[in-house]
Amino acid sequence: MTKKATVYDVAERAGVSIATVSRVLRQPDAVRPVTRERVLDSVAALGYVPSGSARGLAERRTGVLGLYFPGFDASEDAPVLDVLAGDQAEVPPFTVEQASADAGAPHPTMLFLDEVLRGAELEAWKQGFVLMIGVGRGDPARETVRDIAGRVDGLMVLAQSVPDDVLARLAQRIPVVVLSGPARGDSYDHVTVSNAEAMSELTRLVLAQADPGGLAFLAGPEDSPDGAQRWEGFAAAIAEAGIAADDVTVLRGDFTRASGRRAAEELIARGAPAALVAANDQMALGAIDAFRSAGIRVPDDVRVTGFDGIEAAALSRPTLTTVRQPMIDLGRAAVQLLARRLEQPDAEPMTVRLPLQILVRESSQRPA
Amino acid sequence: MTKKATVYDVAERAGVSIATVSRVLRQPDAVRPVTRERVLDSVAALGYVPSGSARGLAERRTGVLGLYFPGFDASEDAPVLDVLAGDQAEVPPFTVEQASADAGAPHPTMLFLDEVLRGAELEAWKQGFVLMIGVGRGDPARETVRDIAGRVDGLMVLAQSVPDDVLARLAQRIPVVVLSGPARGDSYDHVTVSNAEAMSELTRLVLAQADPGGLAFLAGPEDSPDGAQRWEGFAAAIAEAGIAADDVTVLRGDFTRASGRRAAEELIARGAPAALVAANDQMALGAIDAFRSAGIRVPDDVRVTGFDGIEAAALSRPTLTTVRQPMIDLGRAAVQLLARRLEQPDAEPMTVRLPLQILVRESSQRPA
DNA sequence: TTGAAAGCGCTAACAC
DNA sequence: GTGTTAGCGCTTTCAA
Repeated sequence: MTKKATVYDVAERAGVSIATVSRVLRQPDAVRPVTRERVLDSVAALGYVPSGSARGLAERRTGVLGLYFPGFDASEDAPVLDVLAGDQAEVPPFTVEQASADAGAPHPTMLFLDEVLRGAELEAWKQGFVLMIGVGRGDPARETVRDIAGRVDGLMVLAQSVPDDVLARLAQRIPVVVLSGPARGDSYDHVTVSNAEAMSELTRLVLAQADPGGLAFLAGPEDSPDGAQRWEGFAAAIAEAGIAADDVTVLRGDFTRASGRRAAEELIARGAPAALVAANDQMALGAIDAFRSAGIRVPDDVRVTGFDGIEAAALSRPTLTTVRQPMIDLGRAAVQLLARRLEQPDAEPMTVRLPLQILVRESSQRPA
Repeated sequence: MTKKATVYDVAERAGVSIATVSRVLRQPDAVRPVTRERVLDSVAALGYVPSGSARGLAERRTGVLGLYFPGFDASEDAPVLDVLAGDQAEVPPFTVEQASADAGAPHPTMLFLDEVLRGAELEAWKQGFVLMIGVGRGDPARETVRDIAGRVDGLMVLAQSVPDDVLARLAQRIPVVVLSGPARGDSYDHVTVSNAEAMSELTRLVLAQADPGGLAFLAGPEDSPDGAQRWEGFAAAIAEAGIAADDVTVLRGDFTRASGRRAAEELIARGAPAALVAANDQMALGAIDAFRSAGIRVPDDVRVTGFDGIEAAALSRPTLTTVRQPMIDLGRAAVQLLARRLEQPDAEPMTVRLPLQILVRESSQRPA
């Protein structure tokens, strides 16, 4: 690593002024071909890479968009790893384990975010931006967010991942887009999905296949806005079908596979229903496990549906009927909203609602 | 969005100099408490967020690390999405599909990178850095990579994702760490895994379970360095076991599930082997499909192993014996190497070799 | 077509 | 403890 070359170095070596160097890089046509070549040679020879900071400062825009996520993987207390300590020669090339199926699977929300990120990245590229990501960890999420906010032209945050007051302050400085979560009447741009409507439709599909008398709903934790919306959608659908709320068994889980298993066991104890609508895939899969253990067949004896469209839902036996979030498009839409607001800072706040995809698979269909 | 506040605004409102404002933010103890409070009030009132560009320029370091990946998801020709065109009211809240199991699954390499990214993010946070990501797309990968290089203090790149000459030039400006891939004798820091050794060990395990006479290897595409290393590891193990190369059937696939299926069909035509060692999970799973279709049981009739540790391998029936990449740790190690070099620019280039995890599951074990 | 020079917003000596 | 001031490396008028 030689000393970093600057415009001055390039200019001197090419025998021109720094202004010309800058022009060659930003508006090549405004420079005479001979001069341009000379400058480019100099750039190559010196291994010159323009400083993003200087550019950002001078242009008053960085060309970077930020994406802020909450940390879901308990990463604060991840095992220590220190590749610099100790002797590399002592590291074994491999370890052997009799492995259970689900060792170290990532948190589902992480998988969700991975795809959102991919969509954002794609669109950012199309629009000529680079992406900076930050993950919230521990208390001072406030720190990280602001740290990022200072370096970007616009910021995307997952709903509820940033305290309202912090978000409000940041929005004072740069455009903010809120991802997913309920579209509140605030002043940010939003991109969301129609949780409730999709759950209503899914419920209708289930009702068309199941004996209404034996319907059960497995709700998420009380503090989950998504969970709440899904419940609302379900409730609306049964009301519409003329089913009394009392005729439906409602249990509450915490979105984990284990809680789904427990709920199913309780249902079995009460007499298994004809259909179980779960507020997410994990719980649905757990329930299917429990049903199977009890000798109850899915979908023959009980129809089951999930929500989210995680990969395991596609690979399970039976394959799980579910609703898939348009994750890639969530990310892309967020970037589009940001790009728009960067161009029109004073446009009305906008909420984009993306369609969900109901995936009808084996678990919800009564055999012919 | 009011006009962005600067140090000058904050200073003026607090009745101090800009130096004091800067101090309050960077070394609070060097400022008298009263003054400090006054400044902080001003900061809050104005919604002041320091400019990363200005800071980066003045400090001559950005506090950002870059991560550059090749684009694997054919994203260039992703379907058009334009949330700004057309009327939002016309967007349906959902769509319904009779869904096959594997609609729109992400490219396995993407899943790999997602986890590497997560590890890098975690470690970056621990070390007080922020992460910037860039994905190579289309021809001018050179563009993107340089774009990023100009904005970061250090850069991590996936092996082979950046042309050698470009990488060499960037390394002239900032520290570079190469992720995965063969550790060449070049001047970068590397973090890799022991592909060959792990494959040797896996092969030994298989040999302990299978009739050596009927061994088959399903290789990856010729141009894959990983594939090559895995082949070497396999070859070494059979040589060590005194098995003649001619006694092993070697087929070549392209890492896809379909190619695994085809290979298995060919094997079946020639008379199924006692064991099939595949160079990755996808092909192994495809092969299992084909065996099942032909009424050949795994692991009873044929033992099968994969490589990579993708999620589908854990969920398949039978569960697939495989080798899992330490993806999180790859990301973390890369950041650690970068942090080290930032502190000691002239230290010897270092290669960190991370252990692979051999996951012994159902597909490779002859029933008792 | 090219050069000179004024910032962009911040940090860090160095004075006071 | 606090203020003054000189850069950091680049873009961009404005002149020449």
